Amino acid sequence: MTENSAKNRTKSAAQTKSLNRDTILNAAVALADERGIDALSMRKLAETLGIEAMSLYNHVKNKDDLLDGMVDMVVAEIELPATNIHWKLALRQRAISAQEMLLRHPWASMLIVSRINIGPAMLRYSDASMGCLRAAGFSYALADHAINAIDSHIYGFTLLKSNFPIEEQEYAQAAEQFLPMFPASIYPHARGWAEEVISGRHSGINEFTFGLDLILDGLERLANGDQS
Amino acid sequence: MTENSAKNRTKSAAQTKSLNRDTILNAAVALADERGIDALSMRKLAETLGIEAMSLYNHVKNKDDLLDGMVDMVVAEIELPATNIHWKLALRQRAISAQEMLLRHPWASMLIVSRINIGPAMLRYSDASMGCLRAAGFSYALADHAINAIDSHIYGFTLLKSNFPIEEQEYAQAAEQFLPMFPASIYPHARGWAEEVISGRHSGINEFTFGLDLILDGLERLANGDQS
DNA sequence: GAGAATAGGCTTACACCGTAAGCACGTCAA
DNA sequence: TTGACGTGCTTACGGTGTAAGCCTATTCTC
Repeated sequence: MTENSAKNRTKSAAQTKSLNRDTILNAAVALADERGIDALSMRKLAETLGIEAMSLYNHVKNKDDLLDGMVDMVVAEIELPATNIHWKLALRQRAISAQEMLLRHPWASMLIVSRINIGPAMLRYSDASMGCLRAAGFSYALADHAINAIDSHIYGFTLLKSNFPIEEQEYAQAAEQFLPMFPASIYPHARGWAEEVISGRHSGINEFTFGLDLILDGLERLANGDQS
Repeated sequence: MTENSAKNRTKSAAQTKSLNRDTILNAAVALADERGIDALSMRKLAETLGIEAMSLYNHVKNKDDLLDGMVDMVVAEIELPATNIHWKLALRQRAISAQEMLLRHPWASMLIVSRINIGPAMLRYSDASMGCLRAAGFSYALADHAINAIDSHIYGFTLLKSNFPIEEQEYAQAAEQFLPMFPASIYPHARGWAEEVISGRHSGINEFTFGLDLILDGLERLANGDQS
């Protein structure tokens, strides 16, 4: 009895909070941000919302639908390319904004590349990028290739970076630890690299814009019809 | 009794086949290639080998160890950069070889970017790439950035391609199907792109070498000290 | 206002997962 | 001969996604 009324109160409280798809998606994103995508189970997510796992299924079709919703939610955080500036700068800013989002949500890159993403935010993002290059005179084919090259760099770079197990400020001391794994007789160049990092002559940090600018500069030359 | 002796026979047969780490890794790679990485469970893998799941643990520490072994096994398939040719061509061939391997084993990209890979094959691969650029006069820092940019493209491109749900020869008809999802009033450029593919003026296929050559050409300019 | 339909919680149950614990047995060294 | 070891096995546990169906508060229809 007492238990029952307690349950009812809980239920009422939950209802006043009006559980809905957006609340669930926000909680899922927060949980994945804080504890990693592996910790995101339907049961744990429900727990953070004070409900039971199966109740989630009234608002999302299944876990895949949940993940799709999460992806579109964070994709909406990406700045669209500006329309009033040169295409190269617009795409550069768009790429950096995307990369910043992916570092804020380290689980997102993997989800984006491993599923079909046709949520409204992703469509708008793709459409705006294509529009930016079309306005600059690119053919559909060249624009397609350009966007694919840039996106490959965005996802590849952030995946490598997000999953790298060592913090950037600890590279030097980590390299020192790993040095015994690189005998000069077998891996001379890996060893040389490690020694360079230990000495401080090379930070070991990779900049997103290094590869990005190689690609953008190359595209600009193509657009201008340079013979290289 | 009969059952028991049958069991013993099975066991003897299994023993004559001499289960070992390499046999297991080969079976795991084959299973992942044929049925996808999600179908690779310890139980299913054991079944294909005619043994019980727990027997695998005599040869691999745990599932992570199994995955690490699989990764290093397929990384060994990558051609190392040749030493007797220009660095640009050597790295180009290495990148193409890596991409071909990753398309043969579509599960591999995801594993490589999402775990620490310090198996012997991966170390040899990294060492050879660094050696190739060092021999060409690159500083450690520039070589590091160059390799990171190329690897980002390799993994990003293959991940996007492997997980794209439509076969290349079906792009045109698929675009026709998806056209209603792109109302011209909301997604004009995505719609234009789809119409271009439907018309056959653009295949919609993205070439790995497009982005790769942008990066390599850019690196060559950097190496030559061009002012752009 | 009465009764039906619906929405959105809930419990229970199932098949699958990775793997800890420990048993059974064949092989081999001392 | 005996004991240790290697390598198979069974059992069991806590986790997963989710199908099926129950319960009740709200909303719609007459």
